Amino acid sequence: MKDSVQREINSHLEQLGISKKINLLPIADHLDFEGDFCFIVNTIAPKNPKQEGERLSKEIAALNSISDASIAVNDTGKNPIVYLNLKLSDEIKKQHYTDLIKSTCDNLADPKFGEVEDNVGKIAIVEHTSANPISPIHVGNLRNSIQGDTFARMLEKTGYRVFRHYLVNDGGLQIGFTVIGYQMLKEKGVKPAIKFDRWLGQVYAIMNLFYNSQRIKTKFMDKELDRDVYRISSEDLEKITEILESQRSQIELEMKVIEKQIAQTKDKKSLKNLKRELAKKKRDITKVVEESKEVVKYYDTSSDLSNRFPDMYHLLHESVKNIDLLQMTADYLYRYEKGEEKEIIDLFREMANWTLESFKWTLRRYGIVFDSFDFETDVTWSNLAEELLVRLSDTEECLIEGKAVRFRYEPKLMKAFMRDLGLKKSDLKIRGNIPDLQLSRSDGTSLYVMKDLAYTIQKFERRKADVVYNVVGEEQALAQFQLLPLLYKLGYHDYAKNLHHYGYEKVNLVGRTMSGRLARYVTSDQFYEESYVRARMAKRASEEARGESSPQSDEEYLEEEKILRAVTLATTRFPLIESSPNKRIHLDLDRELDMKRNSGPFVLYAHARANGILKKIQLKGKADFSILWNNQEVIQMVRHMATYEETLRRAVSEMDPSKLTDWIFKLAQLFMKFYEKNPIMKENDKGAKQAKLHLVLATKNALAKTMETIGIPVTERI
RNA sequence: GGGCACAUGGUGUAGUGGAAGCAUGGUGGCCUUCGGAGCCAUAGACCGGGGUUCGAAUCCCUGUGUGCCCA
Repeated sequence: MKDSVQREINSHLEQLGISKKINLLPIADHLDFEGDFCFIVNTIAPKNPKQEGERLSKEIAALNSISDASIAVNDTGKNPIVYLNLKLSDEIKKQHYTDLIKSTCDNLADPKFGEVEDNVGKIAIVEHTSANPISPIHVGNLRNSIQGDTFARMLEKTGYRVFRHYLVNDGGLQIGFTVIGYQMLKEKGVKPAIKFDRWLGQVYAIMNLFYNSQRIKTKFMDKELDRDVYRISSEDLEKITEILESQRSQIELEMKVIEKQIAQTKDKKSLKNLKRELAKKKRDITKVVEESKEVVKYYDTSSDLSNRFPDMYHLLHESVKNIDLLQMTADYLYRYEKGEEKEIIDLFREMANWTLESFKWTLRRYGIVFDSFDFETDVTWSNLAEELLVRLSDTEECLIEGKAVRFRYEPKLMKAFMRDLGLKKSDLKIRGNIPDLQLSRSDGTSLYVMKDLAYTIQKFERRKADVVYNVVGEEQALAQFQLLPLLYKLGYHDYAKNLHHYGYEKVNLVGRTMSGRLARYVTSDQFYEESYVRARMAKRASEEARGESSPQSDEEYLEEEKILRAVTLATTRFPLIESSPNKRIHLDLDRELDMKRNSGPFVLYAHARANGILKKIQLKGKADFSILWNNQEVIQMVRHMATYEETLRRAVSEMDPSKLTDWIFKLAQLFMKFYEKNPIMKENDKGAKQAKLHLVLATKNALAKTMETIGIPVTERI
């Protein structure tokens, strides 16, 4: 409709001797002006828009398809902006909207609604969650899981076959000392009396304390500290603080000397050197300050953990006394990485697998499952990282110092990279200077990035994937980006082009601090359970208000269980995807768990209402859509409905599920308004009644399908 | 030192160069209900300074604040 009117106006303007073309803009619903489209007169007459607008309004009002044309002036800026508002003739509108309502109803009521087939036959991998398997998945991790899972579901709706991968970090330092704690408890016959991940979270926190206490204390060994290296006593704290304090004043003295020199020096070169030195001293001071903060931190941690988990603390303390934990951790990690001793491998894998079982259980309740858990050590054992390192070492971008290899992102490389991949500068995530990347240590062992690179290539090859999305925190943006030119340099142009970093910002919990070190966090299990309980309270309260009885029979309980699960998923999943991923979330549990303030349950409620209508009134007989052509609520709804495919595509290409949640929420909202203003039962005209019912059916189906797409089941009742 | 984000009513957010939306809270209404977890009305906002443009919340430069990454 818009196109044909636009063509008509443009050709008329040409007859009037105006060669510039205009673009019609829709008039926003919130404006109370009665009209359909407008264009801005300034585009064709920037100098005298008011006069020209008045002249044109008469000319254009005479056109067949236009029933009215009038100008509106916005005078708030430097220059007035003149809008020419157009009202289309009723016949044209009636024809157009009748068709639109009918086709939209048909489209949305289709059982296959929600699917666009852009990527049929293609394969996508979404790697998400990948939390360290040493403590429970907390609410901070959960944003990753839910973003990743929702995005995977959206990719499926565009036709992709999607595989969900979890990268298991099973060889890091933290795993090293945790595994030792695990082994010691196992030898003593201790069995977890709580869910394994929570139990291991405590083991991790305590072993982390011991490890760091030893690390800190051995550094100050000659200073007559308490014999027990796994305990920082208050005397230790005092002594160490004193030492660090004197270090600090020493550096400050040195800084003053340099500052004096700077004041006296005029030579540019030595001035530059002095300033650099000064900056270095400043960094040294920050280091010392951080060190002393760390000592205090572990001193506090020690009393906190021994008070909260006295039994485990003492058991582990007794065991750890007999060993050198720093040494043993390094030893265990080395042996595991080598992958030759069955006993060590079994120990590490057993602990990881138990934790992953806990994670599976947790995430399953949120509707999240994985196709594959990929262990980092498997990548190590494949030796691909070493091969890649050798291949990269030969390139001109690599700077080799002994056995250490450094990769430099030179302008020449980046130009070739963009040219061969067909990228513009604005496509790059990092547009400024890219710092060098260390690929291997001075002893020749490859660094983490090489494993990451190897793993990326394995992902593409194993699944023959067309595209890979890594759901990883935004703080990793640089590291993720640095992989791309490496892939390019190795000749994997397609992989470099189709590896995407799906970034997201952190979650803060209002009023609670989360700390793995202290084994203090709101776990995803707690979040789910608290939501569930609140959902039940809300449901019981509303039943009471309506004078209904709570469930009596088994069937009724099962039915209620289904509803509560849907509501719980709505209250937990919705808030974590409803704002764009690059916004930090300050999650306020009281707010999110309050049904009235959370958009998720609102959508469920809208769906249940639509369902209620369809249960009461039969969909039967001929529908007359033409009666609804000037029904404001209907037109708003239908216009919104028609934007679904565009919205899904944008949500996928911009890696932002909130585009879709926004669409769903708006649809529910528009439906509620329609529902209030258009009583269906009391509708006298049979054709109109059926047409409205069709609209209700379309809404119900669209809500159900799109909620499914974001991982939330809907129910008939709520 | 370099880089990546973010900044919009009290609070949380949408916004694709074209008339600043939504939610929540505030205030005032609406239940002889196709399920009130709802609807209606109302007040309330683009971090500062430049630039590009007929027109900037949006693009460019710059400053400030917040979070983070690299060295």
